[in-house]
Parts: sequence; C-alpha cells; structure tokens
Amino acid sequence: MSANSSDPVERLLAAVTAAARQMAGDQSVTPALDPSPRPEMGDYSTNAAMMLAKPLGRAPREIAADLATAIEAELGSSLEKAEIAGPGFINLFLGDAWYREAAASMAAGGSAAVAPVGEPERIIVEFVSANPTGPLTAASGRHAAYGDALSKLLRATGNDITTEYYVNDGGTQVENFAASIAARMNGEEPPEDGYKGTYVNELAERARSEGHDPADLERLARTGVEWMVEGIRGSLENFGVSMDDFFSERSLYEDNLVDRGIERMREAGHVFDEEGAVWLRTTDFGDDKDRVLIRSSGEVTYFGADVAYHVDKIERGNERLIDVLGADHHGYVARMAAAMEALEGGKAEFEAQIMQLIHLVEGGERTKMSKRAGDIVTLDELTQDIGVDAARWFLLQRSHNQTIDLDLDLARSQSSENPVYYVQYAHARIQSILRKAAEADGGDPGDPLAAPADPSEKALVSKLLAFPAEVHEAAEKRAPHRICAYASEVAAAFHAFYRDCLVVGAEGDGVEAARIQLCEATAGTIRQSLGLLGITAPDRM
RNA sequence: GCCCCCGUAGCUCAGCUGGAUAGAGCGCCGGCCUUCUAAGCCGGAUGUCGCAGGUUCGAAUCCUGCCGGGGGUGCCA
Repeated sequence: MSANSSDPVERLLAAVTAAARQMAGDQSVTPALDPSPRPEMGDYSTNAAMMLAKPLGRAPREIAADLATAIEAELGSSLEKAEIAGPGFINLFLGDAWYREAAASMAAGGSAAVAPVGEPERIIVEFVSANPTGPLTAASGRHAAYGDALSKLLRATGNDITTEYYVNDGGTQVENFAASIAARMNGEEPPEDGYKGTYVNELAERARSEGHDPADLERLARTGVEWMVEGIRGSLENFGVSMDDFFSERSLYEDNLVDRGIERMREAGHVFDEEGAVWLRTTDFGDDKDRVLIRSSGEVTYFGADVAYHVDKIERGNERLIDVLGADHHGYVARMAAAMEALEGGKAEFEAQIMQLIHLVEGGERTKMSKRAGDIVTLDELTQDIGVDAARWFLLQRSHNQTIDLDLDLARSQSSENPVYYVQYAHARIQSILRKAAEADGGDPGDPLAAPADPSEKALVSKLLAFPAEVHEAAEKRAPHRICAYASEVAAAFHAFYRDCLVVGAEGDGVEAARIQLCEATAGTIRQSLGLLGITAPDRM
C-alpha cells in the first residue's frame, strides 16, 4: 500500500499516514481512515490526531489543527477542505477532481481492485468432511457455504488456496454403515447403532441389483462409501461448491502415513505407552489431558489418523491449515493444535474455525437432526425448497460464530422477501438501464466524464471504493457475512442513486457517460461481491 | 467442575484488534409509479447495548466478577 497505489482510498490513507508519521517522528503510527458517518462530516475522517495525543502529550484538537495543515499540503487540489470536529477527528471534504479520478479508477476492472496481501500464504482449507455414511444435511450446507466463501475471500486477497474434504472412510461408523445396508438387503432392521434412513434402503436396493453379497461387509462398506461420496460430491456441486480434493482416511493407512506420523512424534519425545495404548502427551502443549493415538486393541483412533492427515497437509507445503469444524468438535481443537505444535512446531499455522449450530425450524418447532435415525433435512432438499442463491445467502448472512435458526416455512413462503433478492434486484435493474443505454445513441466517447455531483452519486462512488477494504477485512476476520452486509449496502446506495439521478438521457456535459460508467462499476461490484458468496447476479428478474 | 458460543429496537441480527448522535432487515403507521425494473424509494415510532465494578480523554467494544440461554467435555467419530 503506497502513495502510488491505484486505489484512491489507499492514496488518501497514505497521505494521512505520512503526515501523521512525520509529526510523530514515529514510523509505526497507523491512523485509521473511515468513510464519514454523515455528509456534514465530510467524505472521510481520520482519528490520527487522537492517536498522537498521548505520545506527543498535546491536546488532540491542537494536534489536529497542525495535522490538517500537513494533510492539506499532501493532498493539494484534490482536497476541498479539512475540518476538525468532535474530540479531534479530521474530516476530509474531497473535491471534484478526486471524485472524477476515483470513479474512473473503477472502470478498468469493473470494480475497485483488490490488492493482494503483503505476505500471501499457501493455505489449505478443510471443510464439510461429513461422514460418508449419509447424505449431506442442511447443517453441512452451512459448512459448505462458509468454507467455500472463505476460500474465495482468501483467494481474492492473493493467497494460494486448496480446498479439501476429508473422507472418513475407515473406522467403526463405516462398519455400522455396511452392516445397516446388509441388514436392509436381508429385509432386516439395521443394528441398534446403525443407520436407519431411507437412503440406506436405496443403497441396499442398488447393492442387490448389482449383485453384492450382504455377507461381504468389507466390499459393501467400500462400495457404499463410494456411492455416498459420489452423492456428496454431486450435492456440493449442485450447491456451487467444488472441492479441489477428497482425501481418503483409508489412504493414510495404505500409504503408511499413520505409522510414520506417530513414529515422528515418538522420535520427538512426545509419545508414551500406557495401559497397552499409545498416547500423545498433548498436555505439554496446552491440552487439558493426554490423548490416545492407538487403542489397546491396536486400532488407530480417529485422532491418530487425523494427526497423520494434518502432517500430510504440512508436507504438501501448506503454510496454514484452516479446519472448519462444527461446534461439537471444539474440544478437539486444543489437542490438534497441541499435536501440530509437538510435531511440526512453527512449520505451519493450525487454525480452527468453529461453526455454531444451525437449527431448522418447521411449524414453529426445532427439527432434531440425527443422521443415524434418518431424521434429517438434506442439503439437496433445502436447495430444492428455497434455491441455491437464497440458501447460500441465508446460511452466510450471519456470523459463522453464531447459532442460527433457519425457519423453513419462512424461507419457503417469503423467499421473495429474502435479502438476497434485494441485492440481485439492484443488479438486474442496472442491467436494464445498461441495455437501454446501449439502444440509445450515446454521446461522443471522447468527451470528458463529468465528476459525480449529486450526493447520492457521490455516496455510491465511495461505497464502491470501499470494496477492497471490505474484502480484506472479511478475509482477515474469516467473516464472509460481512460481504452480505456490504452487498446490501451497495444495493441500497444504488437504489438511492437510481431515485435521484437519471442515467439515460441525463443533462449536462459528460453526465450521462459518467453515470453509465458508475452503473457498470456498481454492477461489477455487486457481481464480484455475490461471486465471493457463490451467489449469481441475474441480468433480469 | 472445566471449555466454547451467545445476551444490542417488538422479532432476527450487524457493529466488538476503543472513537462523533449505537445501525440494518422484518413487523407496525403514513406517503411515492404518464422518466431508465415499485422484488424499489421516502418519512414516522421503538434502545438501562444482560448486571456490577475496573482501565481510558473516550467503552456496546478491553479487563474482572456475577446472572441468563445454548453447546461441548469418551481408548466415539
């Protein structure tokens, strides 16, 4: 981020920062520059003077006076005036020249450009990873929407991203799964802790027609999981999520990665044997108790396999491992972080993002979802009900850290009132204007564009200029829901502009052309915002 | 017991690495289509930011303690 940046807001911030640093004699000062909350407070305001009050030992407003003079000198003619307000804010009022240039800066890329982060990382994002013993649920859909949007945000800010689904195709739950299919093939009820959903009947039917032997549980397990993964992949693709990889737990054993991982931890001195089991001393790294890697029966625990999987992620060159986990796995975080520290300390950052629960509400009651009982609303059913766009918006608009109630009745009956339509409508409206503009014969393309003059027009420009900062903040905070809020604000700013400013046929030199360009930038910004969320931007509604 | 999430308008929630008069949607009341899409816009009402202390020039935001709701806490996955 420098004064040479093509981002007009970055340039403003650079000027403010330079002035503040010179006055403080301290290069570490990082003042904030924010859009002003109200028009009478100018276009942007900075808290720089207040930040300097303590180190300089002077009153904030006094500093602000000097700083304002310095900022005026830095910015020259693009600044109309700088006012000191409140406890020491400096409010910047920008002139036509700045606005004209700012509007033009968005023309090339279709929106304000998102600069890559200073130090891009190679990141692997693991999400969903639901057991392949049943179809994806609506809750998995929340994970899918979040993980996908987060990956897109991190990619948009310049990082190298891999997305991955860990397939738990080993272990007892798969045995239960196979036993359940076999039971149905034999016309029996699944075992007590088996899977009772109707999809199991369908799998049994298919197994029978393809000549499977219900007694061959191993083959049944492998095939059943294969079919399930196939279905899961399809559900995800239908939902607009394409995983880079599906990583098989079983392959860890086949490739001998589990033994190797445990051996390495043993060499590092963090493994011990007790009561016939093999343990990892995670308490040395902040966990509240030590964890078993290999049971006394000789079986590797889920944790043991998962550690080996994470080791593999690091060995593939990833610098940061992000796991998107359900709230019911939060107890798992400390031990995995401990394991990563024990094994590969400092080599890669392990980061867990914990998703809070989603409750489906139907008929005013919360639906209990149990995969084993087969009492679930699947992701496929959800998207059929309310559509992919509405589902993704619904699942993403709240912080992933927040428990949400998804009211199915509401989502169905009021789908036209879903906020996603508000944003999509703005986009469709713009496309309509642009179609109209294309029909009408525009002015001379060589004419200079008018500077945005109307308050709604200027407000829209500055809202669009905030796009890069919003994307960076959403990425850094792992908070795609901020993009939902931002997209809504862009749509609102556009609707206000639409109300106040005629586009096609606007009077004045270069006004129509400037407004068409602004419409294009708005459409581009909405399209990109929705794109980060995996939501379409329709041209007509 | 210990750990995690939450408590902000009637409802659902943003805002939380401290900043100006705390916001949005829904709902409620009242307006706006012979100009580019009324799935829109404008106006109005509604708040002890759970409670109590503390830090600070400044706290919804940071710290401590409490209260209330939800979830977790296995040689399950």
